[in-house]
This record gives sequence, structure tokens and C-alpha cells, in this order.
Amino acid sequence: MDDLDSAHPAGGNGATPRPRLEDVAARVGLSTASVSLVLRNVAGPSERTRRRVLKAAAELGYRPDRNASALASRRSRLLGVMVDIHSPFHAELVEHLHTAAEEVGYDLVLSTLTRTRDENMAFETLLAFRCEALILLGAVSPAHVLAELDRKAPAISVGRRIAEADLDVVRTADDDGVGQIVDHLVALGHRSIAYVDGGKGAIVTDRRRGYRDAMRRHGLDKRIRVLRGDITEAAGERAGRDLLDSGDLPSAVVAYNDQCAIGLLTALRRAGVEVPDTVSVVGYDDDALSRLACFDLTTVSQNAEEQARQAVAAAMERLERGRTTPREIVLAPSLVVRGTTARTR
Amino acid sequence: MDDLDSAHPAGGNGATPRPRLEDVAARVGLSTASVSLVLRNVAGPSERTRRRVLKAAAELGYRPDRNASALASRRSRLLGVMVDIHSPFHAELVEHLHTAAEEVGYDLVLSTLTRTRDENMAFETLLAFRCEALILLGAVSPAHVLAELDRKAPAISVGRRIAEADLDVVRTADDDGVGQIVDHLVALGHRSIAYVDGGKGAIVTDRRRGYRDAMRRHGLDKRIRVLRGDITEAAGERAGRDLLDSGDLPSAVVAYNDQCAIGLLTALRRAGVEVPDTVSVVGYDDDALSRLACFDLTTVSQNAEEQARQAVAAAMERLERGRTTPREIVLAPSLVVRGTTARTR
DNA sequence: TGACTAATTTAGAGCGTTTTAAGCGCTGTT
DNA sequence: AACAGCGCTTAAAACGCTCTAAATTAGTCA
Repeated sequence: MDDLDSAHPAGGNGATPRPRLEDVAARVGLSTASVSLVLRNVAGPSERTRRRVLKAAAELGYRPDRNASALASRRSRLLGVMVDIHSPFHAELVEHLHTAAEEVGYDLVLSTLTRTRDENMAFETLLAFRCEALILLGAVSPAHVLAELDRKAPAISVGRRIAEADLDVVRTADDDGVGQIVDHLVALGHRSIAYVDGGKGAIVTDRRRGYRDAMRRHGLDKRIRVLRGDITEAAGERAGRDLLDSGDLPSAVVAYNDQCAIGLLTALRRAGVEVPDTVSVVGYDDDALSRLACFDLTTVSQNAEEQARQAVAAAMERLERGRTTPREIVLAPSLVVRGTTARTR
Repeated sequence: MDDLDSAHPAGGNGATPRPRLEDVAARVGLSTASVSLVLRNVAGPSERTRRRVLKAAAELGYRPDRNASALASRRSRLLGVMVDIHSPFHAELVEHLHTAAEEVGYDLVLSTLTRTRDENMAFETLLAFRCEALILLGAVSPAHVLAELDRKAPAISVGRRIAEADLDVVRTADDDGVGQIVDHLVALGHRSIAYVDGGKGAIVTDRRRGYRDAMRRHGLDKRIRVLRGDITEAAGERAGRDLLDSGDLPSAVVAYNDQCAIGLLTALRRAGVEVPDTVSVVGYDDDALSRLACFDLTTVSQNAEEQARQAVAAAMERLERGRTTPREIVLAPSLVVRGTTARTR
């Protein structure tokens, strides 16, 4: 609207074109092949050549073109990651995926789920980038869709159990996690421990089972008490009110996740119930909320770093060592004791 | 480790190679040029040809190769976005950037900031992908670094005022936002309104100025009261205690951001001060926290959607209409009234 | 010195697209 | 008769890199 109207298709500003391999080569009087070798750190070129090439490249501000090199080498060295950009847990996973991928010489392409972008779109995007393997965080697509995707590029599902999955899965043992919570509470002297359920899905089932099994293990079969709940704060509040109304307050409550636990906490405190003095509360996920000083929630961490490492490792096995039979990697979650659990009085 | 050890460089599983343009062309007995035209929806090919090509492409499951097409067309149709993946506000921006970019036929590449990836790395990554323009969310690099980057590819800084910036900037008027808060409080009858400061930086200055100016505008010069604070919950708690200790509780407190406001809220409530009955509290940012039922914080929204739209629009002006002189786009933030503000008694 | 080997270097053919310019068999106009 | 134009199609040359195979140079030893 302001200045020259000459079409600037891809320049923006009248920038000089980026230097190419050829420009670097011309500058040192070598072939592009040699320059390519030096820049990729391949054995061959002499020490003297290396130095000269590196110097020239630096002077020119040369920056290799991913596209061209991917095309020529038939390797994109890209790992596609599907994430829910609103999830703090995914954020942490991505952080560790980055470092794990970097260590093996790969770069990440992120494709986010939004209100208008579903999982299929994310898959399309990642495939269009010619990612060599796909890491799917919290994928909810049916098993056969994932299996089909896996046929186009090795896919690894992180964080979700998939029955009869025909692809790699990396996850933590949710039943074990809840088991650890119950153990912790029992060790603190609690016997009357209630559980607020999640909505539905594989994870929900696993965590509930973890609660039941642990209670039985401690001989507390009769004290098993599962309240209806969901993954939201609101559901936690409702469960809290239900508990208060019942007139039979347990000494500890375990919630399906942190959000729900926080709702629960709010409801209890509002009613004048001291946490953890009167009732202990535990969540699950160790999300950012639980760390806030005003909640300081005891919870279970899903061990993002280890899950990320394993996911990348699984991708490498498929990509570089040709593994074809799917694997399921189940990690142990770890209890994070904070301020909402205390010894019974 | 399990099966065949034949190298599978980029296949993973023994997948059939992806169909190319040539395969589609062969299937309908046309040249790749025609197929390319049809697939890109370029005028020329006849209706009959279009149908046949589309059918064949669908049957083969053809998916164009971004790399090859970027290389050939010298246009990547990619917008690079630098984000802090841990920021909920960035998450929202990204969501809207996606839809805005899609509308103009561009795709997004995300490069995230982590503990081990600084802004320079993010820039490198985005440039290596040959992004046509860069959208930087909350960039803190010095102005000259950003200006230099802008020379390599049109760059747009979102959310941060940059003095003497030699690149496009999209942001909201922070002083105006705080001004709106003060107006709201005054309208509710408040006169004694304190402000808890942030740490340091351009935004902090703007918001503090907004507070001061608004107080003066309402003839409340004498009531101006700025407390030391920071961007954390802990800082908010400290400020809350300072306020309580001072023995001179204002009827309303405005905090630099939501985190700080929540700390403040916690400190006040813990001390038995009713919010909003005795003291009103306001935050800034409208982040996910403020919406939680247990806080229900009155705050100011930065209008992510509009900022995202403007950022993409600015990029398009540079890319497709050749604008070269930098612009600064300042949007008005909007007050979100929730439950922590009330009429004075 | 020449023959032979080892160490470097490079020509050139792709990679899967886009794009330019030319070509198809016509009709219509000078 | 020459040729410009029609609506469509296509051959072939890029794009910036990698990689194979072959060429060149340097080094060693009799």
C-alpha cells in the first residue's frame, strides 16, 4: 500500500538471494560435492579443505536448504509430533522430545490439534512434510486408523493405552500410579480412602482398577468407595459436595486427575474442612496447577522425560535398525508428595 | 534386534514408495505438467482432464511432496512461528494463527523455546525450513538482532513493544488495558486502588504508567499506591502480606498479571479478607488460571485472535504486496469482568 | 624413475516438483 | 496463402542439494 508495487513473490524485502552450495564452492575453488561433504561432516575432505570451506561458508552466511537436501537424500531427518498445544503436559513432553531428537540428529515438526484441526489433519500435515516417523501425543483415533497411519510412516503413540495396537506405544502404568498413591496414604495411617472417577476411556479404567487392586492388597476391600467424577474442576467440586452431603467423610480422597482434585479441594475448604489436617487429597498428572503454592497438591508424575526418550528411541529402532514388530513400552510413574497429604490424627 | 537387519533407511516398514506426480500422470496418460496444474487448481486443463486426474490421484492416494514443490516453486508457503510452548497465551495465539494462515493458503512451522533452545536457535530452525515470514511470539532478543533477522525474512514481533523497532510489531496497548481496569473499579465506587508492579521490561512500564495515568484522570493522584511485585504467584502473596501488614487495606488491588493476582488473592483470603466483598482484586492476561472457578478472576484479555489475524495480515502485506516499511499495530485489550470485583459497600 | 596404492576430489545423474515456452489441430482474418 | 489466435497439453529446463562412480592427485616403495 505504501511503496513499490513490483511483485516480490518470496523476498519480502529486496533481499539478495541466499547463498547456495555453489556460491560457497566458487569462493574456495572447489566442487559443490566437496563442500557438501564438509558441511555434512562426512569423512573424505582433507583438513585444509575443511577449514577453507567452513570459513567461506561462514563468511557468506551460508545456510543449507532443508528442502533441497531432503529431496536429494530421500531423508528428511524429521520427526513429526502431534500435540495438543493447550496441554501443559504435552509442552513438557515436547521439550524433552526436542533434546532426545537432537541427540540422534533429527529435527521436530509440530502439528497441533485445535478446535478446527483434528487428528487426521495433523497426520496429513506431518506426512506432507515427509516426516520419517510420527510421535502422537495422546492420540484418540481408533486403533485401525493409527495402524493405517503406521503403514505410511512408523508411528508411536505416547500416553495412551491402545488395545490390540498395531503400532508402538509408550505410556506409564496408570494402575501402578494410583497404587503408589494408596500405598502412600496407607503408610500415613489412612484406611478410609475414597476415589473420584474420571469420565470414560482406557486410562480411566486403568486408574480405577489401580485403586481397587491397591485397596484389596491392603485388606481394605470393604472400604472401597468410588464416586462419580470427570476430568474437570467442576466435576471435582460436585464430588466434594456429594462427599460432604453423605455425612460420611473419608480421611483421604484420590481424584482421577489434578483438575478434578483441585475442584474437590476447593469444595472441601469452602465447607471448612481442613486439608490435609482433616482430609488428605491426591491428584494425578503433576500438572502446572498442582504446583501452585495455593494448592500444593500431592500427585503422580508421568515422567515426561523418560516417555519422550523412549518414544524417540522407538522411532530410531524402526528407522535405523529396521524393527517392524510393534512394541509397547510401559514406564512406572512416580509419586510426588506435596502438601495435601498428612498423617491421620 | 528382532527381525531382518537389512537397512531400511527411510522406510521403516517395507512400505511401497509414495506415488509421485509421474505415477498419477501415467495412470491417466497425461504429462506431469497437466497433473500438476490440476492439482494446484490452476486454470488451463479442461473439465474432463481435471476429473480424470483428481480421480486417479485419489485412487493412488497421491500426496504432493512439500519439499519438491517448495524447491521448484521457490515458495515454501510456510510461516515460521516462534513460541514458548509452556505459555497458555501462546497456545491460544497459535490456534488463531493456524486459522488465519490457512485462510491465505499458508502452513505453520512451530519452533519452540525450551531450556536448551534459545531464540537464536529458533530463528535458525525457521530459516532452515525456508519460511517466508517469521512470527515471533514474545521475542526478547535485542532490537538489532530482530532487525537483522528481518532482513533475512520478514519478521513480525507479537506481544512486545520494541523501541525503535525496525520490524513489524503487533501488540495490545497495555496502558489502556490497565486504564480500563481502573475505570471499571472507579465506576464500582472504588477510590482507594493499589497496584502491584511486575518485574522490569517494556510491558511492566506500560502497565504501571496506565495505572498512574488513569488514577490522575479520575483525580485520584493522592491515592496512587504502587507495591513492589513480580510476575509470580509468590510475589503476589508477598505483596498481599505487605498490604495486610501496612494496616491500610485499599478497597481494590490491581496486579501486574494473573499469576501475581492469584498469589494476592490467596494471601488475602487466607487472612480472612473477603474477596470481592471487602477488597476487589484484578489481574491481567486472562490466562487459563483466571477462569478456574476457584479464582474466577476479573482480568484483561489480550485478544489473541485479533493479534494473530493482524500478525498474519502484516506478513501477507510484506510477502504479497511488497511492503517494506515497518508498521506497528497496537490493539485495544478488553476487560473481562468476573467474580473478584464488586461495588464498594 | 615408474608402478602401485591410498587419499582426495569431482562430474553428473538424479530427487519430485513447477514453470516457461512451444506445440497441437483448428478457425478466422488479412 | 500466410499467419494470428483459440483452448488445451507437454517437453524440458530449472530448483539446491546428495551420492555414486570415476577421475585426479599425492604418497610409497622398489
